[in-house]
Amino acid sequence: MIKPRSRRGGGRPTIADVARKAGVGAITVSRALRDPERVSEDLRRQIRAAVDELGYVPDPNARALASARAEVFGVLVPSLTNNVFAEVVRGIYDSLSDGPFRVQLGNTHYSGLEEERLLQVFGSQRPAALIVAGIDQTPTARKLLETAGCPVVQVMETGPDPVDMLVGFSHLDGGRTATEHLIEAGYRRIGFIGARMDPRSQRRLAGYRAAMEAAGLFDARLVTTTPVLSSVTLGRELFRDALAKMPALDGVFCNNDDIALGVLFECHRAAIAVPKTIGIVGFNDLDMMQSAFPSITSIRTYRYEIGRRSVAMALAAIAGKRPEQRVVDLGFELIRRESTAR
Amino acid sequence: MIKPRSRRGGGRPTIADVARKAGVGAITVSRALRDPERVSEDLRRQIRAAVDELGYVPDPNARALASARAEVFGVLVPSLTNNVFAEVVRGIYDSLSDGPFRVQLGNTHYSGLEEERLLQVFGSQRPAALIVAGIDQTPTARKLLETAGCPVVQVMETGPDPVDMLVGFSHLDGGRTATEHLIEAGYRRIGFIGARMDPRSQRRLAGYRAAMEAAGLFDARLVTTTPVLSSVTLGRELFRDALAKMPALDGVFCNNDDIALGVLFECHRAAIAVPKTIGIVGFNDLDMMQSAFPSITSIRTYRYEIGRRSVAMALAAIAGKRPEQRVVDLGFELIRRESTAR
DNA sequence: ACGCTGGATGGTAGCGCTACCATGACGGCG
DNA sequence: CGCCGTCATGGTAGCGCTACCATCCAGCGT
Repeated sequence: MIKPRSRRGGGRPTIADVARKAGVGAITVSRALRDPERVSEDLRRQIRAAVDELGYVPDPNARALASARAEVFGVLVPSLTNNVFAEVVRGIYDSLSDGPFRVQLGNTHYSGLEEERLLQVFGSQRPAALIVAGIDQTPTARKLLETAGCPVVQVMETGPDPVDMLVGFSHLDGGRTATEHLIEAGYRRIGFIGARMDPRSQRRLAGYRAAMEAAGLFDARLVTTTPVLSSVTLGRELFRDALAKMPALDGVFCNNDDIALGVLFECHRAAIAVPKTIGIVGFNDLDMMQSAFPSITSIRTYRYEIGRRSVAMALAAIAGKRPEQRVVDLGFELIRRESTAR
Repeated sequence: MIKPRSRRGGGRPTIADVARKAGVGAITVSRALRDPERVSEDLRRQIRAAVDELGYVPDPNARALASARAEVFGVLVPSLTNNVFAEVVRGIYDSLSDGPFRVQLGNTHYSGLEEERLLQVFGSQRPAALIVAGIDQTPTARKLLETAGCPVVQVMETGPDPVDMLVGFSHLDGGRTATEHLIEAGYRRIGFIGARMDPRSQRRLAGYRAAMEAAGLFDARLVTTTPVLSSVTLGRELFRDALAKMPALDGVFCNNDDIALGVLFECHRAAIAVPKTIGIVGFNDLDMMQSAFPSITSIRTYRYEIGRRSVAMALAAIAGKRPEQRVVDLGFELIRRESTAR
């Protein structure tokens, strides 16, 4: 008589089925799958054959329960559609796709409270590692990260006091570099246009301000910001506002490339010459910046690489080889293009 | 003597701890959490107090193991950075964020094999539902979907033979509508420019071809495609290729908005008048289309809504109320703008 | 008064896997 | 030649939760 399958299991083969078919103990199958070195060549072959024949796939839930550790990377980003985070997430997925780890992605919508809630949820799964965007967690969120009992990588920024590990670059320096470039190119009444003023944008603004003050050019009326989510259309609107406030504007540093593109389009529409009358600098250097007409100067950042590196560091920590360099600054690069070539 | 915590558990409170503190059975705690209706008001209050005091969070792995069902939606998309899928994913996340369900996102990189592998991995978790992009699964992948034992929603397209449920629109009709619009606007030598020619782009091309042939305008030299991933820069290059092949081109239907933007920029750079000399139509109607100069005609699609609707249908099926309408066509809309206003 | 029904509650036995420890075989060593 | 470390393998006992069934207690009809 065929062994009746459990009422719940639905008939999928279990490790015990594999063990029976291979004529070994269940624990040996478990070892052969997780740590083949510790099982003799012979048994390994038999077990592999049984696995293939039965189509056995380990149940990650049972595994997580028994080992008190889920093979999951928790990833928290403030936006799913913002290309910048999408690139980081892609880097994370690509780095993890050939290993045992799954990705659990959470969207905080730029909300600290939502971040806390998601950390709570993620923590309940005992993830193998946590990767979170930014360094401005609420005190509660920070405590959750510290007590998560797994490697934590904060990404997108550098900062003095990481929870554990950190991969990013300095938004303040990026903002300063962009602004200094405009100043060097001969622009003087340089505006800052920023949407969705998250902490990173705030630091870009701080960099802009530092450069402007150093050159004796700062004026509060040059700054135009909004908390509204960024978009090309919003860039156009903000630029119109900025011009209305300050008609003599001769340059703009935009907190991201969407805004910069909106500014460019509005210049076309209003027949404002770029770079002659207005210089434009974006941030992140999305592909379209190089193809725009005129092409747009931008600060190139390494989002995909941030994702890759954060995973590499977390994996090293999981393997017990906590990297000696816990803070990695991937830097940025000013890409000079036509939009500031006066 | 304090009960020694298990060697593995790490000291987090369990359902037994809550039960002891509340003075009830563990199973009653379980019920109070999952199905409060079935527990008396009194006990519910006691249990909630114990939960709050201990900071108890259920272990999803144990739950999944015991109930043979994980509270996970498996979501498979071909790209994480393509804005189109990012919008669908955002709709899914937003619809699921206030329930018990987690999202398990997989990136197939437009590969059928990778899709099969991911379905295998996802299936091992016994997900509550699966949402997959497209209707062109390999036979193996389709079998995996059919035997997954959970609701399945295919998204992004309509088609005659869904695995289970379907939410999307007709790419063929979209391509035809876009092309007919160009013809009606008076364009005659209308090119098709397409990158990353996935099945959906193929169908847009088929729609283009149908419209062109119906008007007696089709010519194979009008079609320029590449399997390379889409980008604005690629749009410029393909448009240059198309012009070289067919200098008399007077319109282009692009398989997406990135390509259309690249075409627009190249026109600017080559001083080709839009819409006078060349008409341009994109696909998806990203925000930047309305802000471009000139603004670009496009086929508006409802990606976010596709995500929302797919979740709603899956949730209904999970609740036992399988919707009577298993195929939902969300349609599209031609948005006429300056780029075709001749 | 008695069984009977239905709703609330609890006990028991797993879900599929792995941590921990035991066992047994083997070979090197004094 | 027996002792002991080392290695491969296996048995047992859970991990934290829920399915299933048992129990108990009203409230009801007869």
